[in-house]
Amino acid sequence: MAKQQSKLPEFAPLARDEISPALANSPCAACTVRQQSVCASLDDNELERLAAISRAMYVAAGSTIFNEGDPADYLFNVTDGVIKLYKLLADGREQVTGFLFPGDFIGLALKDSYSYSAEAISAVRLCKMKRSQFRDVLAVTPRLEHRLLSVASNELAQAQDQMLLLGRKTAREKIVSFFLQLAERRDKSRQAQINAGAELESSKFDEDVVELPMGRADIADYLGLTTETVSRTLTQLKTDGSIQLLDNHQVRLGGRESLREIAQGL
Amino acid sequence: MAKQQSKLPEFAPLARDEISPALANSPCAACTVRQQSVCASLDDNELERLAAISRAMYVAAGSTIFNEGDPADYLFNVTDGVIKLYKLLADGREQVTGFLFPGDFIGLALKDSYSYSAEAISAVRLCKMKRSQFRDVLAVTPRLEHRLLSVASNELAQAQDQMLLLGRKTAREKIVSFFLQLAERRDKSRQAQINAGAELESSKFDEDVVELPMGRADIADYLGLTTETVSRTLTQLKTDGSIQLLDNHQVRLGGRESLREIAQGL
DNA sequence: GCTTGGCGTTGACATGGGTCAATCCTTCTT
DNA sequence: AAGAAGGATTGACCCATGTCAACGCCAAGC
Repeated sequence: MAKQQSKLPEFAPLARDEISPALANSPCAACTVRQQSVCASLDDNELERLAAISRAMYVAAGSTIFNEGDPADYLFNVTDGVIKLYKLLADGREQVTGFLFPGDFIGLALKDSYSYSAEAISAVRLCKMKRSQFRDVLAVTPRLEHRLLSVASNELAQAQDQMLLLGRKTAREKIVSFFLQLAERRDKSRQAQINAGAELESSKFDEDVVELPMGRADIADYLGLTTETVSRTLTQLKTDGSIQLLDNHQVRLGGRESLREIAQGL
Repeated sequence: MAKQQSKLPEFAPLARDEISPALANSPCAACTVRQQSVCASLDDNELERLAAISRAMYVAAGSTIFNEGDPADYLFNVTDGVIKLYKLLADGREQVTGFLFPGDFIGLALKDSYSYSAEAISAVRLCKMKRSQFRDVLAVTPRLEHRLLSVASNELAQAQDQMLLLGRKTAREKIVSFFLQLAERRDKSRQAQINAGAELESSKFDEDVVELPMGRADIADYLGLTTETVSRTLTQLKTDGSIQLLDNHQVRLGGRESLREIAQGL
């Protein structure tokens, strides 16, 4: 579970303790996911307001961040690690509504209490804000509100894609769609880092290898399947050459175009 | 299909032709769904801006309003009738992502082109706005943006409920959940009308009778089922007394609490 | 009043994916 | 190095739901 953290023995860039409210030594200024998150739209002045109400928070792999029904007093920005959001039925059936990666924001779809639970899949670093304070900042930061609306728009469109997947796709189509989602997500955040001037060792980077930070059970609960079906479908995809499984948490995709056709039912 | 329109031989309250940009004789002022729609947050001044860019539009039952992939040049407010939004797979499989009722807004989850198709289920009256103009109004109407964000939030939460339904519920649970959705939606919009001071003949109103404006095929495509399964599940629910079917488009629910338990898998 | 065409329902049968259970890795522990 | 434990995989079987096809009902048109 702590596998993909081996490269990050510590979360290097940020101090582990309380964050200073002044921007000068605010972690936001050096935030590694600034360009990808809701903060991307803000100028220094505005960012300072957010920094003033943000606190870093560290969560170990496997632990719960909050549960559906808890009073929704805090919002979060994921800055490192992977999180799953999920809902439960009374008898324990689980639906994962999304996986969150660095740059993602938690707190759009909420009323007074959280409408889903959140659990850390890997070790996670979060930027935590009191909801009441966030609301105050929001009220005087129209650009932030605008940005949130656009984020919400995107999530809504994604949610609709997921409905199509859950309601109408076969197991095979679901799994392939999922891999393509992950690949596109990865591409996009890579691109954002490059645009921000980061130096990525583009040499030893394989375009077609996708990380699967989560286990089979989480994949199954995301796609409306069982672990057994996920497993069987993977070996089937492996057998017909659509993918290779490097290990349990890494797939190499064999040709995005043909995979895209599988995902659409062609 | 035009059945539930029989009470509305004409869409009485609004003029059928172009709308005057002045608020005085703007239809918005007399709009029957003003309190339930995005417009609810606006004062007269702001409403005038919206009115100035709005045009009424009438669509016959069964016709398409736009298709997935069309350039998204217009946004809409539903003022009368029922609409389905849906996505298609290449081979024709269909997923209905939502049914829209008076007061609902179309245009949150879009990029440059529509990410779903929209079709009128009954005769429909829409309030149509050019997207570019709407953006201009939005830029100077923070309250509108705030309102949109809150609408988007709610839709996201609903979308997540729908994922749980599609991914993890049985046919029986799906259908009952759907009926409860419709009932709650109806209650809410009734309440909004009452709050707005409307005189509803509360005498001959049956709390537990729910209208199903859409056909079995649309219900099936919304719930990730087939028409046959919908039909069979309905007769099963009828048999064990959970519901009564008054006619093809009206159900009477037998006890919301017990239905809520069925919907949650208890 | 007959015909036509859309739905909706029902029946018989097929199957994708679920269930239950055994086995196989890995990785961690000692 | 052996053991233990938590995934992941595989197999055998089952069942909820899909598929295919017949039939019924009702409203619209001739």
